[in-house]
Amino acid sequence: MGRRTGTRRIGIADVALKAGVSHATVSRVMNGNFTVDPAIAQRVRDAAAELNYQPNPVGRSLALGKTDTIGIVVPDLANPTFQAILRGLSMAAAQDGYRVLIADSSEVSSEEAILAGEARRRCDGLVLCAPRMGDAELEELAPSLHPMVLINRSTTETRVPSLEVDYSQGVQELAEHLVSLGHTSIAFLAGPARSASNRARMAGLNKFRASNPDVELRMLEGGSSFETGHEAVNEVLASGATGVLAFNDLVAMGLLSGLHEHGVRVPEDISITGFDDIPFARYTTPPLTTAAVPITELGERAWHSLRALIRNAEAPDEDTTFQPRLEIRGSTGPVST
Amino acid sequence: MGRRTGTRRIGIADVALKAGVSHATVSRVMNGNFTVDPAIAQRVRDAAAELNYQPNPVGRSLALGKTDTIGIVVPDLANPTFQAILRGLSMAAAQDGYRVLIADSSEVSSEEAILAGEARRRCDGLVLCAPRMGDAELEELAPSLHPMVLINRSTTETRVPSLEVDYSQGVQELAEHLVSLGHTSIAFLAGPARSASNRARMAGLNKFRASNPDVELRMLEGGSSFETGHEAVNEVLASGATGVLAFNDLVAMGLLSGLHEHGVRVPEDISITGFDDIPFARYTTPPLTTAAVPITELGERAWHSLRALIRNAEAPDEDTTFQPRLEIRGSTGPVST
DNA sequence: ACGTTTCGAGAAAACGCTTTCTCAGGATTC
DNA sequence: GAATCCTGAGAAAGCGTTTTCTCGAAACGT
Repeated sequence: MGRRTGTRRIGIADVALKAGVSHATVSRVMNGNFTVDPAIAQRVRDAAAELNYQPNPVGRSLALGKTDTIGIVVPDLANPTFQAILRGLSMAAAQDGYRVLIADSSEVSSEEAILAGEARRRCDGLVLCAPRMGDAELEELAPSLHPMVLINRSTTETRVPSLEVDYSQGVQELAEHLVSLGHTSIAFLAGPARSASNRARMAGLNKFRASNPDVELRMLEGGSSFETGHEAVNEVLASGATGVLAFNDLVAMGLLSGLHEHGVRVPEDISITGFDDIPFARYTTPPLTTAAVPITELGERAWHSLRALIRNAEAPDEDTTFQPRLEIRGSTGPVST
Repeated sequence: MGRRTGTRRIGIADVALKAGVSHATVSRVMNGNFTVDPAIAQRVRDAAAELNYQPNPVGRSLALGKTDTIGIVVPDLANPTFQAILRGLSMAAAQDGYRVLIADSSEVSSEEAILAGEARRRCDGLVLCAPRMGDAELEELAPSLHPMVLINRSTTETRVPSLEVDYSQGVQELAEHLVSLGHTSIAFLAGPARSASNRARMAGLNKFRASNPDVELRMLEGGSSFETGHEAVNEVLASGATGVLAFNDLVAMGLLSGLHEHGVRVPEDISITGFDDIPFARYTTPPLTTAAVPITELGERAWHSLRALIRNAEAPDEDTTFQPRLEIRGSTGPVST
């Protein structure tokens, strides 16, 4: 913070000197404390304006015990879902005068705990976004990170609110949608094995299987990226499925692209669904049928929960589940006969 | 910072007490100062470990005059370009133990100065990303924000390095590419009027015009989003152009989508180019011909410049211009005869 | 054996602010 | 007119570190 820059930043002392009052009075004026004589207050304000004085936030933070900053830990900043959460969080927090500090764990789950701890110490609160760490570690870490809110993950620690998307329900609805179009051979192109949201989807599909014993449902290994979808095209075609549930929109788009290259028509020859409804989903050709998650709102709600926790460390929000909304577009159609 | 959380965070004093030494000694040990008796150092480390002591970064920041944090101000976090810059910056800074604080001005240029100032005061340095503010204001602000680096903008202040993409060159190459395919009627779907990068493209097109007097080049008003491109479809068709230079990939994709809805074939009926080569560009149908900007690298380089400035406030980097690389894909083709 | 370095660790100042404590001096009361 | 109450502003004590200063004791040299 530029002490090295020869010209020392001007501080409260300079203003006090110039206005001929004490540090304390300057502080009072700057913070709108009304127990100051109007004339003196004006003199202080003039001095501050003339010197272009801006209180040093670090000093304030130390004195006040708060930083007006929150942290967010994401597994991968390249993922549009996390980008959208970050954006929602950042916008909402900004409204209340809070800034956000980002920490990207690059999907390295062992880094998460350290990053989270470091971020938490610099901030007034934390948002942990789809942490990849194990349940035990999360459980152990949770108390030391409070106040914090979890996204797409939960813990038994009662003071930690969870915001979760009902992936199980969403994927079931997508599967039902394919069934309603006459598909009886469906494949699920799975996501990262460690991902909690992938497990939730799996659980949903097991339910679906139970209530649709006549439908053939295959599980294919996959990932969470474009490339995953693109590379899976041969496997998908080999499976003989007429409908494919991709882990998310990114994978679906990769698959779409791969199928296009193979001259396979969507949805005439094969139907594809995504998940998330990222901004690009509606602009693919054909537009992607998907389960829309109000993801920016999720970020916004994360802030509101965190704000409640910060303001009153006692009263946590109850957990919240977001229901995805089926968004039927052009990438699904009646099964070819 | 959790003073309200009944159980006060444990500080250096607790460790000192437990180890039976002074604050100073604990600090020395924690910072790897070797002028401490090994036996005592070990005692301190044990005490610290047992109490799970972690130094308070705010206290450190105040004492050291640095926060190990940098700020980035972007006009719109929803824009993939800025997301990519942020990602590159964040990854690179993390390598050196720095975190990044984000500030989104929501394209409101009057907010930029305030946001930038606030961010700067909390951080050791600043990256100002394609600021929308006027030249005069930028010029005036620059000294107070140092150390800072500019992206896609420049200033006469010599201590402020600029990292710029050569949009002028890129758009010329795209135009030449269309010409080489036989197009003689070209339209430019422009970006936001205030955007410096739009002005650069305009300048490039003027050069192009000068060296290609036989080519008809129309300017159409636009913007920087999907929607812009989507809405421009009628105007584009009305222009009669056989080749369209979209402001960026987003606009191109919106246009692509709109043309598809109108049953206009790309590239058979009309050729489209984007700009930036965002990750999705290669996955549209047809894949987008565009000018690839190494945007994540740009963020990375921004950190390197800023790091140099932070480490030695004297020696600024020279400015750097990034040359876009023509990425020819399926959205451009020979003019229909 | 005595004076002079060197070494290691504690005391205290600094960082820049907020806030409690304290105490003049003017206003109020009887 | 003296005792009491406000009011407003300065002095000083934090907040949690780092770092300079200081000083006793041990090590060294003669």
